[in-house]
Amino acid sequence: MPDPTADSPRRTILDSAAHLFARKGFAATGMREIARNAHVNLAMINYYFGSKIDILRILLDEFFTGFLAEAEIHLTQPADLNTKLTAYIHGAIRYFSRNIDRHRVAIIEFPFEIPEIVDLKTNYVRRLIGLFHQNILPPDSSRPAANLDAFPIAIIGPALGAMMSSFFLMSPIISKLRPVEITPAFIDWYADIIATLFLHGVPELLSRAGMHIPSTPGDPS
Amino acid sequence: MPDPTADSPRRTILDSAAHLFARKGFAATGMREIARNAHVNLAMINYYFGSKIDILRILLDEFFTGFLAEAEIHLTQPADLNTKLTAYIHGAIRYFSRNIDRHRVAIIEFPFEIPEIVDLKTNYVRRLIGLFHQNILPPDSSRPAANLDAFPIAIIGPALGAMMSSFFLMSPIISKLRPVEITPAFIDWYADIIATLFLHGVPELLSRAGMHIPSTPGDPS
DNA sequence: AAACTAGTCAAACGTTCGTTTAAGTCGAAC
DNA sequence: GTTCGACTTAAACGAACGTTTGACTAGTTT
Repeated sequence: MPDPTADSPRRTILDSAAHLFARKGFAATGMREIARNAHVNLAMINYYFGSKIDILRILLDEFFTGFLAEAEIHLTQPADLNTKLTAYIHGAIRYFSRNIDRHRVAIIEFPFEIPEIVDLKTNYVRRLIGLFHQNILPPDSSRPAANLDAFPIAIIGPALGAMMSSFFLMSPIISKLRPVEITPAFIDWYADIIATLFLHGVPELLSRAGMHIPSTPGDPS
Repeated sequence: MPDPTADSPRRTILDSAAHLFARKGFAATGMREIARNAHVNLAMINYYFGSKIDILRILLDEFFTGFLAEAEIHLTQPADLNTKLTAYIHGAIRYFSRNIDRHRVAIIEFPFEIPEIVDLKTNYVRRLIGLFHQNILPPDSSRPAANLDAFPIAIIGPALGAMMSSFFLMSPIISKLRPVEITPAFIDWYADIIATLFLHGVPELLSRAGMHIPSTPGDPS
């Protein structure tokens, strides 16, 4: 019987690759480096995975499959739209925080010129859009493409995704300017900000902080 | 006199490198490929730039310097905060659209492990935050770090940046799902959506499209 | 005319890349 | 006890990498 424990070479290699891909990028990470980091022999990687790009494909599949499952939980619950959207945002950001390396790889690693990877991502995005059409958007918006120009989900969807990912993607810079410790409490606080921003805009965040947007330039009160 | 025309090898090489870095990534792009694309001899690149990473540094410096100049124009104008923010968002997105390749390189190319590049980016972000503190945030917020936790610019800033960049970064996927032509009219339309989303939240976009957020699940009207 | 300079080039430097090969280990199956 | 298959290994493969060298051109300076 093969060994399915957490210390199996397969999983060790995948975790090691995710760690390195997230920090150096796919192209800049060498097979020997993955092997060294995972404490396995170089040839074992090709034995288990075939090729380097197969590792990337598996990491992406793992990440997006888990994300779609998480999204479906929150989007299909019987609740009003605001509740579903808030739950979706919180669930997504918690999922990112549980899979920081894979999230970074899945978002950043974006070789235009490897159509195979672009197609893989496109497919998952298509399924996510399907979830939104069935559970979030007004029922009449799922029919014709006409009012998709009026409510441009192809713009707002990526924008929301980018908002939710922003902290994780820019954390190397953010933590230099204002060091943060990624605790569950921080993640919830962060998700609250993103959800509020998406659902109510920045003035709501200002007023929560006891500030407001002055209507006259130079008038602080 | 050296030749400062647009066809100088320097500029040709930089444009070629930006084009390839944006599509394949810094690490996956070879010097020979840049040379071939720019129709110059391989050795000329090292003659003009010294090393590969120097090309990246120059591209990032060009992009961020231009971006800061653009941001300063809109943030320092005498107007109310809403106007300044809207102008900033439109200006930034127009700047991205004018420098698509360099924008992509500047945002995506993020080797954790090359501190030199991280420091370069951190410095420019610091200067951008300075612009906001001096021109946008309520005057009392520029003093103590206390209420920066109440109004977390370290979260909202990156989130806005990610929103503005989202279309350009994900365009390989977006254009597969819904082909778009990047015209000035489209850019303005896109910037309008992002500005509305940031300043008023998604319900405003829904109501503009003649939709609204139903408060009862399954109630479309 | 000679010396100098910036630019351009083909060729080669040493290193690292992803992958493959062929030999070997070891427990289970027969 | 032998055979088998899954696993592991050191070594090597050819190709591509970033960079350097040294010769050569052509325009300017002295």
